[in-house]
Amino acid sequence: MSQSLTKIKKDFTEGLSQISRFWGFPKGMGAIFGVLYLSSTPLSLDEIVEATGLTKGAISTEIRALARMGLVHRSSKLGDRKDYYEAEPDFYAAIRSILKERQNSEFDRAVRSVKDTLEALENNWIENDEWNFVYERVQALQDFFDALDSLTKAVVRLESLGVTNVTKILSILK
Amino acid sequence: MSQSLTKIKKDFTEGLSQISRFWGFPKGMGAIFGVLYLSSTPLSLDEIVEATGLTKGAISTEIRALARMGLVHRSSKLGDRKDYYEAEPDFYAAIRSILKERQNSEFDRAVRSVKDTLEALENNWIENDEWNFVYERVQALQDFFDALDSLTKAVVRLESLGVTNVTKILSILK
DNA sequence: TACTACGTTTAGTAATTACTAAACACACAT
DNA sequence: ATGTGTGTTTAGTAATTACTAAACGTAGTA
Repeated sequence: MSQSLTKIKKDFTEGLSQISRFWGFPKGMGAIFGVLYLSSTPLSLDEIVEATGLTKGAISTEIRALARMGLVHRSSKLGDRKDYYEAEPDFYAAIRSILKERQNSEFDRAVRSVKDTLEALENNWIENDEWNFVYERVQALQDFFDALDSLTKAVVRLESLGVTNVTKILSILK
Repeated sequence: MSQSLTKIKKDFTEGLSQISRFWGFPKGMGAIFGVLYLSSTPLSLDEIVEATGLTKGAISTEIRALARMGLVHRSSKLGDRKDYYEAEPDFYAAIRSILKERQNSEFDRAVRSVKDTLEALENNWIENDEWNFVYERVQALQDFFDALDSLTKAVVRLESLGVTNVTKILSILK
């Protein structure tokens, strides 16, 4: 049994849609990225409409999110009003970019609230077992987040997060 | 201005709810964990109802998910029919546990679909530029997933992922 | 100036997900 | 057996999120 390339591509993008959903992104996002990732040339908005079955509007907003994360790049050809989009082929670069994005978003705000809790505890201190317990716990969470934060910052700083570094890390974890 | 401990706890759990949502989990899940995390004694289902404002049903199902991820532990007292729940205080242990959980779920299925694409391409091979291009791209994604997979497997295997290992990793990434 | 070809925004709808309330099942005590 | 106190399941509802269709804005063209 022989499958056409379009069929194979379709299956692939469906898979990416599921992966996208799994990580908490809209499934359309995965589909859009999939289409671009398998295209050897940059695609226009209309071509993506054609390939995914989504509408211009949806693609317009989601592709902007993808661009912000550094997963796709927008370009334009001279003498052509259309924008063209292509996928970032280097996933390690993409990861760094996503982490960078996440740092200045909701997450930071939420993490800050842990810090706030800690301060509230300090400012209203009452010496008893429960306060000690709660303080200790919140402090532990704070430490954990700090470690996570240094880790992501380090990864973001890295120009060369790639297979080599990953294998280095693996050797430590051995 | 002085805040009561209950107020502080409430703010804290709200923060955790947001963090929970950010990572794609129901916000109630974060709230439940937060309440347990700040309690020095294991709590019964009804006590969690009281503290979170959710219903028994919701908590019953979500706490099962939390337990599966290793974020809370269930216990029971002799001569007491109630179950009691407490939070896992070691976040590194929790991470390992979550990763382990994720391995056997949706994600694996999705990742497998990339492998399937690769095989479909090999079985229907036509030598031309586009097939070469597509094959190369899918292969690159596969490699990336493989690296990710080894990484999580390594972390899961580790009994001692903790601050020390994390700082070791940080030193590599320097 | 008006027309055209595009991307964006908006207002509404469909689909999904989180939750509630209440029925249920089970274990234990009487 | 019957009743009582548990956690669980289920069926329905509320809230959220993803998407559509169509109006809009804008830059280039005649």
